[in-house]
Amino acid sequence: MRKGNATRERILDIAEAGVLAKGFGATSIDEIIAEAGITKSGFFYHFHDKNELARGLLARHRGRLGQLVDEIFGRAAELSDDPLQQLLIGLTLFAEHMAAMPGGHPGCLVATMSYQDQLFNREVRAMVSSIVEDWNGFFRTMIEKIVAAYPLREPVDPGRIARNITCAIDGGIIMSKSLGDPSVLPEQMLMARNYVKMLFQPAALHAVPREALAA
Amino acid sequence: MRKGNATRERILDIAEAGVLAKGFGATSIDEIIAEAGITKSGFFYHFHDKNELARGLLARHRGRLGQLVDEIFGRAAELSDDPLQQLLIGLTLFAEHMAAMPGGHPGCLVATMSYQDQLFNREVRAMVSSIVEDWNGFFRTMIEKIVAAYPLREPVDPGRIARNITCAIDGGIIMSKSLGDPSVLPEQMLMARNYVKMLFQPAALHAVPREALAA
DNA sequence: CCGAGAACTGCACCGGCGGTACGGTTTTCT
DNA sequence: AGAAAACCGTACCGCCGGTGCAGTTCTCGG
Repeated sequence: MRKGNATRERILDIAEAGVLAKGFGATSIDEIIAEAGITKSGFFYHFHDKNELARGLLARHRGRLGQLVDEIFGRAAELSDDPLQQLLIGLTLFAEHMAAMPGGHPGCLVATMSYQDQLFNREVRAMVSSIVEDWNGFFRTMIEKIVAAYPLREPVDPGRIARNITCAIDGGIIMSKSLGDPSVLPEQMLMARNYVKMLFQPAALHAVPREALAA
Repeated sequence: MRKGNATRERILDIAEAGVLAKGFGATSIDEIIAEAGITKSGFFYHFHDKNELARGLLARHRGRLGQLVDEIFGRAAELSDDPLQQLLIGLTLFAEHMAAMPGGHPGCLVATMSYQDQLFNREVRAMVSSIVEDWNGFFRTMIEKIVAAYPLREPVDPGRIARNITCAIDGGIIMSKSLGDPSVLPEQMLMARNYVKMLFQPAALHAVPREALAA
C-alpha cells in the first residue's frame, strides 16, 4: 500500500522527465519500466493505460505549479497592497523563477500535451483545457480587481488580457523550445507584464510627446 | 514525371489534413496511402521516410503562408505609407483572415510540429526553427522601421516585440486548440497589435489621467 | 512508335510500440 | 495468520515505421 504509492510516484517521476525531454509519444512504457526496475504488469497495475498515466502527470503538475504560483503571488501580495502592483510583481518573480532554472525551464506539461492531444482520450483533453481555463481564470480575477481600481487606457476585455498572459507563457515555452533558447520564456512573460503595465498605468505620466523628443 | 508530382502533392494534401486534424504522430503512413490509393512502396518512392514528409509539408506550408503574408502586408502597404500603420493594418487583416476561416483556422503546421519535435530528426527541427526565425525577422524588420520613425514609450528591444507577436500567434493557436475556441487566435493577434500600438502611439494624446475620469 | 527512365506494385519481413490475458508470487497491513 | 495489495513472468495481439527487391506500368522525348 505505502510501497504502491512510492512505486507510482517513481513511475510518474520517470515519465515526467521523459515527457518533458522528449514528448509524451516518444516516452515509451518499456523505457519507463526499465528505468523504474519493474515489469510491464507492474506498470499496468498502477495505470490501466497511457491515458491514465497522462492524467496522473497532469494532476501532479497542476498541484505543484499551483503551489508555486500561490507562493509567488502570495509573496507579491506581501510586497504590495495594490492589485496592479501585485500582478506586476508576481509576473516579475515568475519570470525570474523561470530564468533561474538551471539549463532553462523544464517546459510545461500542459503546453506539451496540448499539442499532442490526438494521443489522448476525452478525459485527458478535458483535463488539459480545464487547467488552461484555471490559468485564465486566475489572471482574470487579478485583472478584474485592477480594472475596479484603475482606468483602462484602451477598452479591452479583462478575459482577453488574462488569455494574453497565458498565451505569452505558452507561446514563450513553445518558442524557447523551437529556437533552443530558454531566455525567450522569461522575456515574453515580462512582455506580458509590460503590456498590463501600459494598459493600466496613467500614461500621461510617462509618455513623451514626439515634439518634446525632437526638441 | 508530371504524374509523379501530382501524386506527391496528393500525398502532401492528405498528410497535411491529417496532421492538422490529429497531429503528426497520429497520422500514419498506412492511412495516407489508403486514402491516396497507392501502396507503401509508392509512398516511400516519393518520401524516403516520415521526416522527409514533414519537410515537404513544412516547405509547402512556408511557401503558402509566406504568400498570404505578402498579400496581406502588401495590401497594408497600399493602404498606408506609415510603417506603424502598415503593421497595425496588416495585423488586423491577418486576424480577420484567421477569424473568417470556416470552422476556425486550420492550425499551424509549424506550431504543431514544434511540440512534436521529438518525432523528427535534426533537419526537420532546423527547418521548424528557421521558419520561426523568419517570422521573428519579418516582424523585427517592420518594427525597426517604426522605431526609426516613432519614439518608444518604453525601452523595449525590437526583437522582443517581434517575438511577442510571433508568440501571440503561436500561443493563440495552441489556446484555440486547447479550449476548442477558434476565436482566441484572432483575438490574441489583435492583442499583439494593440500592444504595438500602445508602445508607439503618442500616449498623451489618448491617455486620460485618473483625476479627469473621477471628475 | 520505341526505348529509357520515372512511377509505381506486390510481397515478405523486421523491431518497437501500446495493450491484453492470466496464473503465480511476494509484500504489507491488520 | 490471513486477506488484500503489489507486483512478476510469459506469451500473445495488431498497428506502426521502415527495408529490400523484383517486377510492372506509365509517360515523354527523340
